[in-house]
Amino acid sequence: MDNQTGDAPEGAGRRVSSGAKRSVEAESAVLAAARDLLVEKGWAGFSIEAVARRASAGKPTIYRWWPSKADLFLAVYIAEKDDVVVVQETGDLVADLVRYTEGLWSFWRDHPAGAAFRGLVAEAQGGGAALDILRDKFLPERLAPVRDLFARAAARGALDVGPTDICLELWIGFNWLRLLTDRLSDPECLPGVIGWVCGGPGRGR
Amino acid sequence: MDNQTGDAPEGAGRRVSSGAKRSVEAESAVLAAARDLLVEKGWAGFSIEAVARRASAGKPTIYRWWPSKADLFLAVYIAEKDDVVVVQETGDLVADLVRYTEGLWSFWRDHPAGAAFRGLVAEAQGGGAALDILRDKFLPERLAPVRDLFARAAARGALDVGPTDICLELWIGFNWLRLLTDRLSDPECLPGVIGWVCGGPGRGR
Amino acid sequence: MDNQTGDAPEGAGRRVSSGAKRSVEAESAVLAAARDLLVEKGWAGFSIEAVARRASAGKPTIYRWWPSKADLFLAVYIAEKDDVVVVQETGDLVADLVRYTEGLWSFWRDHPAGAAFRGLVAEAQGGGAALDILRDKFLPERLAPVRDLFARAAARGALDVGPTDICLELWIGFNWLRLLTDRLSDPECLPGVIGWVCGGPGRGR
Amino acid sequence: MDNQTGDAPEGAGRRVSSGAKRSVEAESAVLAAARDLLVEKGWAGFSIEAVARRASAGKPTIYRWWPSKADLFLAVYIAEKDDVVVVQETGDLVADLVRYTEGLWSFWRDHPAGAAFRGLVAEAQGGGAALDILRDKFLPERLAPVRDLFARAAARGALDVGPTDICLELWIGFNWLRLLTDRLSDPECLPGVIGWVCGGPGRGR
DNA sequence: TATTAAACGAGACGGTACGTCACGTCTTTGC
DNA sequence: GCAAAGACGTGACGTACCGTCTCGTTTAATA
Repeated sequence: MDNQTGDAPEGAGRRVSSGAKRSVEAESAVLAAARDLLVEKGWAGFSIEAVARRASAGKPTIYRWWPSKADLFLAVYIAEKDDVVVVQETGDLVADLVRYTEGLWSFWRDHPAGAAFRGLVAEAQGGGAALDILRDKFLPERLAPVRDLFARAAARGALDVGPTDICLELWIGFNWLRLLTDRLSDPECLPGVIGWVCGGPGRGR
Repeated sequence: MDNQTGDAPEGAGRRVSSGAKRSVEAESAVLAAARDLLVEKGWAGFSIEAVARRASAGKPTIYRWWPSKADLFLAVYIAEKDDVVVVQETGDLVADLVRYTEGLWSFWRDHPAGAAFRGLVAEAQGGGAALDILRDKFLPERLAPVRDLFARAAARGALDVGPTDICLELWIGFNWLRLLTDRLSDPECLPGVIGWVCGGPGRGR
Repeated sequence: MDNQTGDAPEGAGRRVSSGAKRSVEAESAVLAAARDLLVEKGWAGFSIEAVARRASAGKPTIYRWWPSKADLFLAVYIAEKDDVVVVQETGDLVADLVRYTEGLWSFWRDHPAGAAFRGLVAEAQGGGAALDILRDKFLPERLAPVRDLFARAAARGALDVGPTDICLELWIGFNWLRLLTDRLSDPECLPGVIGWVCGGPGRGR
Repeated sequence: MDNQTGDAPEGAGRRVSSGAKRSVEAESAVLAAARDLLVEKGWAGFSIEAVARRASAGKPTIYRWWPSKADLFLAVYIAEKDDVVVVQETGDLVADLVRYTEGLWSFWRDHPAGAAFRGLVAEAQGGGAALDILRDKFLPERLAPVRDLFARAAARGALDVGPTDICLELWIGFNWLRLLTDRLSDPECLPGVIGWVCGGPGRGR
């Protein structure tokens, strides 16, 4: 009998209808509501209905500016993308990458970005624009720091230059797998895995 | 969740009777309808309601045996995949795994099950039962053949016994990554990647 | 529809075993469960499903002996009818009828029969067999004692013989009205009402 | 948990848009469908599902305006009440009441209202909101005209003021009894019965 | 005494209806 | 003329019973 998804907006900051111009408050209220819902309820709690309720916005207003769920979701994700993990490089490829990955996992766990990214992957499976964005824009962009890490390691001879892309894909695939199956809670496994990806103890360079 | 109307009669004089048996026709009709719907409409057209309609089955019958959409999907997936990806083992771990993976990719590409599986992953990001099924039931079950492959390789000394699970997760992570970003079209990359995963040229055994 | 029992090729033996006898335990368990459910949950909690569960009986067993919900109701009611109030006749029609009615009300209030009867009336509004049972079987049967009361009063000159049926219907109508609107809690009103029905103070005899 | 308006004291009125108005077509389509179903199928064929189907309305629309089956019944009944018989008062209580009752019976027989009312009584036996509506809202409202008839008769000395309520309950009880047992076909009995209720020949005034 | 048909418990079956939720479109009203 | 509020038809959700239908077991009358 309760309103479980997206509470009523209650007293405080009720916006009032702004009239004829596109309302900046409306836009940011919608984006904020969408982000908060993703944080609190995850992708399942992310519905246009709930966002409208939370933002005190009309559903048609949302549909007018973000014609599909994917559009709204992408807008939220893009608005959040400023935070990035940065790691001090020590020259030890495996150690650096382990620390970088630990940072990434905790970032995914603690920030809306984790839920948002899971949502993006989910949305992409519908086959629309989200897929293109995920593959052609998001992936290369997000991978750049790690690619550089590998590149510098290869440059100083710590890694064959050939398998760089293989390592990259194995590393990102493993991370996705863990994120998408909600198993980011044991970063102790990382040294072993990443050691293996990078060439492993007792295995060649 | 309780039995609110008319308690079960508990212990005492219970006579025993097996009751009616599960109807094989009903089960296969449901599975067939589910499969056909997946083929025709994809994950979006896959609803319990639609399956029941198509199978001329009652909804409760479906819920009795497949408590969630994910369960039903899993049953369809399993019934289909076992018919498809089977590999003759040669004793060469990398070669065997490459051929198994090629089979998996072509199955995902050519068969509705691929799209359907992407749907399941998307569904799981909502955090409900689909996630549990995906992680606790689907993954272990589907990985069994590959796990055995590794286990047998380790048994004959072709692989250290330690990193078996690491290899497994790297392998499945890579495959998911390719599936979810719709990049299953270049299986030529597989020997290189799988070689690296299994210990790579000039590494390990 | 099949005529599976008919066929008997005349002449020969065509003997049929009589099979097991109707189980007395089953019958009484079902009736007891039905009564208890009516007491505890009222008409709303009274479903064949729930009765079967409570009685540890199979649904077909119930349907075999009580083909409709109304039949089962009626059986419950009749099984309880031995408790029906019997009033010592004093010769004062109004006083006797008041005491009889008080007994009826408390019977309706305290016994499952009240709930059962309300359920039967409800069921009868669907227009099926329940209506026939209610009108043609239940009503005349239940009214017999009161009809006799009136008849004896008329016989001794305490009531015109003409309006007997009118009085009966007024009396039963009033009781139904009170029962169906759940207002059996003020039997103090009975002397006034019944006095009026029977001819009232300062009126008639 | 209340505070649904936010009330903001400060500025002017803090008025909020009222939103779209209730659709008159939807409302009347639902009521018409409900009435027709009652006429054609009776209480048994009356389900929210069927009404929605027939009215080409959504179930949520129905539940929005008529939260329970009882409410919808009541609405159907009330929507029909304009046809209710109005009787020219002659000053002869019995004759007036007989004519009023004849009108009521033919109204019950010929209009959906009869079936609707029977359904309401049935529903009320479940003990939910329908019972409260029937007893506290429907009964007093429907009885008002007859109560007035008695009151005016008492005022002009044609009836003792005391037994007014008794007469009322006898009258309504008798009518219910006839309706609920589907015996509205012999209105010739009415003069006798109502004469008796109002004081009978040779009794009272 | 052995056979056999019926009644039993259990419960699966195809269905209907329930009441809720979210979808995306539409209309009304106020700024 | 945009935006809020929100009603609308649609349709899936998961649950409760309906009444019918097998199942194997138990039981008692017949032969």
